[in-house]
Amino acid sequence: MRLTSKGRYAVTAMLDLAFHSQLKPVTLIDIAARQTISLSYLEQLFARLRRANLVKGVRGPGGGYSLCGDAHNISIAEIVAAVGERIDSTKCGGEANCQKTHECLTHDLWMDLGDHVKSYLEKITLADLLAKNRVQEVAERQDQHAQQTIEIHNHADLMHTLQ
Amino acid sequence: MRLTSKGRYAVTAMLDLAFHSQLKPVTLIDIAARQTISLSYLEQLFARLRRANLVKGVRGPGGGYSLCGDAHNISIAEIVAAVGERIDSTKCGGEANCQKTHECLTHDLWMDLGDHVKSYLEKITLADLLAKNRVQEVAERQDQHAQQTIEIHNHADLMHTLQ
DNA sequence: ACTTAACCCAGTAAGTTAGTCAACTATTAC
DNA sequence: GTAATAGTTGACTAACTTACTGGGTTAAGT
Repeated sequence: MRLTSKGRYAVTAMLDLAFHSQLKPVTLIDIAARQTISLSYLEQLFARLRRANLVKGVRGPGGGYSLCGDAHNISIAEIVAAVGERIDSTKCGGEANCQKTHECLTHDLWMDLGDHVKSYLEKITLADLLAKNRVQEVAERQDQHAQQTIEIHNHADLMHTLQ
Repeated sequence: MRLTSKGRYAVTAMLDLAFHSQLKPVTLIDIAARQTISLSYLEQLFARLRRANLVKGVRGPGGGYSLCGDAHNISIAEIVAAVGERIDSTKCGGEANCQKTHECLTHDLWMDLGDHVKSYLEKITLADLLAKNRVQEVAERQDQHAQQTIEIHNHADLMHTLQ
């Protein structure tokens, strides 16, 4: 089992998408700024998410990414799997050949743990997370902060053109 | 969350110990042979297990390792924690400062997942695993195979001294 | 003394993570 | 048509971890 920043970034970005892409596509630049994730790294993750048919990209001005389908139908397990994070903890990957031809002493333990975690993450959808108060609060805080950043940025641009 | 061979080896070795160290200490050489784990790597893991007071070592001939206390009181979570595997999946380690001063969008999700897995592993003890039929079967198979290996080894030694 | 086996420490090849950089393509707006 | 936007692709890399090897020291039994 290996659940690192890769999966965390992917789920966070997808949740940001679910929150902001109701009306129009969201650019990775915006997501990167709001969630403080490297843009280039996000691009790599979204390449995988696109291949897994979880998001669709729209090119050109006004483009960006939107969810493929409804937030109710996208589970955390799917997102995590799409970017290649292994939930399984066995050595053999479920093949039961962890000790040469046979299973190892703890094979069943790790199988059970893997199943447990998998079903836990399968039961949680993006819509479930979106419905939580805490998530709404954090998202709104991030929007405000991002708005401020844009204003500072515009101000800097203005000062620059005036000089 | 990161559950790799390190934790798997540690739990497997501890289970082997629980199975074999009823009468006298078990050497790491035996465990390494039965569970096909590198001896030197096992030594490193047992250094940590010893520091965590999960096993005690006895030096000299007839020495080896035994469990500290009863198998009913040693949980998988303790073993995994002793060798330094993080069950937590958050960026911040529970500090809720994943995004500079505040929590990130998915902080609660990873906290809940971590708690879930932790309590799952806390509820399973070495004695629980030992009671399972499958575990008994695998352990007995390993004992037979190890016995064969010793016989082959002795035979080779005999042939060597005869020459 | 000699053997056994725990104990300790330094080093290391291979793999992964998280990231950068650079180029290319499709789409829209002017 | 041309510039700007934004997705798409691929090569490359510093830092880190894992799993492992090897060499040595110390304590205990025979």
